[in-house]
Amino acid sequence: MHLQSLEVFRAVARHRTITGAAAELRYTQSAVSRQVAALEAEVGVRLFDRLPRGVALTEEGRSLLGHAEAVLDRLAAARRDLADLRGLGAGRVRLGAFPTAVAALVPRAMAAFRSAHPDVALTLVEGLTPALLERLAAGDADVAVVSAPPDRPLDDARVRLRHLLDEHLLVAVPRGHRLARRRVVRLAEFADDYWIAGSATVEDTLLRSTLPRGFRPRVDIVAAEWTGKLGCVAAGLGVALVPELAARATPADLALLRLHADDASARRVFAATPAGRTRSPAVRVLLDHLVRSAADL
Amino acid sequence: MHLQSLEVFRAVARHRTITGAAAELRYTQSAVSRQVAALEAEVGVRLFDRLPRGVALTEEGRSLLGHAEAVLDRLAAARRDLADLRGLGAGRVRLGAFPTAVAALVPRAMAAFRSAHPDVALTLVEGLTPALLERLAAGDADVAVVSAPPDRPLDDARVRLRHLLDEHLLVAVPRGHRLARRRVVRLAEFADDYWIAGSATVEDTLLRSTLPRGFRPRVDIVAAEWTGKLGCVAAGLGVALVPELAARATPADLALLRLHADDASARRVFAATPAGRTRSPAVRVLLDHLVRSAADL
DNA sequence: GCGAGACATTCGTGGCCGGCATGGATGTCG
DNA sequence: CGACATCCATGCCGGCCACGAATGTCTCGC
Repeated sequence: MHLQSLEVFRAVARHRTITGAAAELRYTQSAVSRQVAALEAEVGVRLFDRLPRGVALTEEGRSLLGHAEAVLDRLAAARRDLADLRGLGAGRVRLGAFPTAVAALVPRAMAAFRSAHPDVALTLVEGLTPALLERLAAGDADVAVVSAPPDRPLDDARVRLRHLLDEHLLVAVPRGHRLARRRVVRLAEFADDYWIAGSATVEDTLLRSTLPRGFRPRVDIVAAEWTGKLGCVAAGLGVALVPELAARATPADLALLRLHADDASARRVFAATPAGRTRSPAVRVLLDHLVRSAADL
Repeated sequence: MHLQSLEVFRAVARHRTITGAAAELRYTQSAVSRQVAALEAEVGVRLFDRLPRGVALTEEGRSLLGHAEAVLDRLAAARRDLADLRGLGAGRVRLGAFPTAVAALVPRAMAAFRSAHPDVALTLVEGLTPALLERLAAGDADVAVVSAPPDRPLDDARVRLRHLLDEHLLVAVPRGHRLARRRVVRLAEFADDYWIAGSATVEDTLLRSTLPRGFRPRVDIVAAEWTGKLGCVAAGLGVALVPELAARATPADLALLRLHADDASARRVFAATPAGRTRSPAVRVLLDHLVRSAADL
């Protein structure tokens, strides 16, 4: 059964005339006549009674008409949806991001995207880079904001990376700290300070791995949450390492000092999409928003 | 857009492999590959990502898949409905009948039809013959049980008639009436009886028109309803004319006598269907039930 | 490094579906 | 009552499309 036959059938049913339907469809009368005949032969029943002044639906024709209209309407809906998808009037993007990216970078990009394309369903899942790459490969996510330590670049062939920014490490110190006015500091200058660590969280491990050899911080306070950690710093209990992306969440009563490049090289941050998969327009636009958001940070 | 393309698309989406879908559909791989490519070209977006080990739906593909499945399912439903219609598993028949036919003939046929084909929607409208013929011509009814006086045969070219029965006139008399034991009577024998008439109802007019000239019944009771009319007869207040079809509604305490053919010729009863219109299987079966019901009456 | 598996592409051909023209049936009007 | 108009059916033919077969290309796995 051909869709065109159904369209012809619907037109004939509406016009109650083969000739009229042919005119509407820009066909000749003979073409429509044979279309109807073919459709009737295919379904094995008469769909129209031939009257002297046109045609009239039979009971079977009435039955088929309902279905034909439903089918054609649904098809129109499909076309509309595809057009919407192309024009970002619909669709879905599943975004993943590592935790500190969710502090400022990702929410800004999401907000900008949402206000520009409110009809695209945009979801976010927080996770660590390896898990996010798995999600991408499994098709459970469309975009992932991931990070790579400088010494071990991401070389996952399954994903395609778009560089967003290089994240530096900051040191959070209380406003009254002796180094609070400096812009760039060396780790060695903190040899006598107490450090407030992030416990055994993976962020902590990650940060630790970027530190230069030979630096052994004195740690006696472990705070898992950023708020607690920075609260301790503000209270003068010590200093703490803060990734640049999380800097937006720091209160005003402490200072953030950039570490010298030799002490902690930058962590690279990318937006990853599945390699070899076409990126929907929505995904492409979201990537652009991420890049812009990273530049404005 | 071709339906076949949608089927191919669905199969490929299910198999996640063009080759596999081709095997299921009994096509060559190349055919399916080009079908997919053509569909993608038509909608203007990529529906599948080509992976080394098969294909994967894109966002647009997922969108289309839902519609495609809906369309194909609806089409299957259409085919099922048409098959049901042929097998009397569905459909609709709108029946019309003149009032006295609804007394026994039509209800019996309807009951038989309904028990045989419970899934066919059968409706009944009571009306007079001219109105029923109008309904038929207008397409508002599928079958009409109509009657024709013997002297003025139905010659409406718009309908096709199937003869059901010839209806004779009966005379209802009380059980104790002097003629109660007779089977056939002449009107002249009732010259001294009082008649109970049906008022100005159309049935009465119709009956009166079939009576022979020269017979002037003595009427002093007019009862519109059959129950009242026959109640009067049973009470010995007089006699009444009863059309054969209404005879089933008569109580047991009165006798029904057939009139001699010379006094009142039979009224012909037909089942009418629109001329030139194909009769659905359900209509044909209903006609058969009407014929059988008329024969058994 | 080679074979297996998957998709893409090219080429030739048969079938299907248009338009064109004609025929048949029916209703209408002078 | 005959000519005309209207509408549907059908025979014929040409073009286009889609299929099959074969080949090319890429990737993965052994």
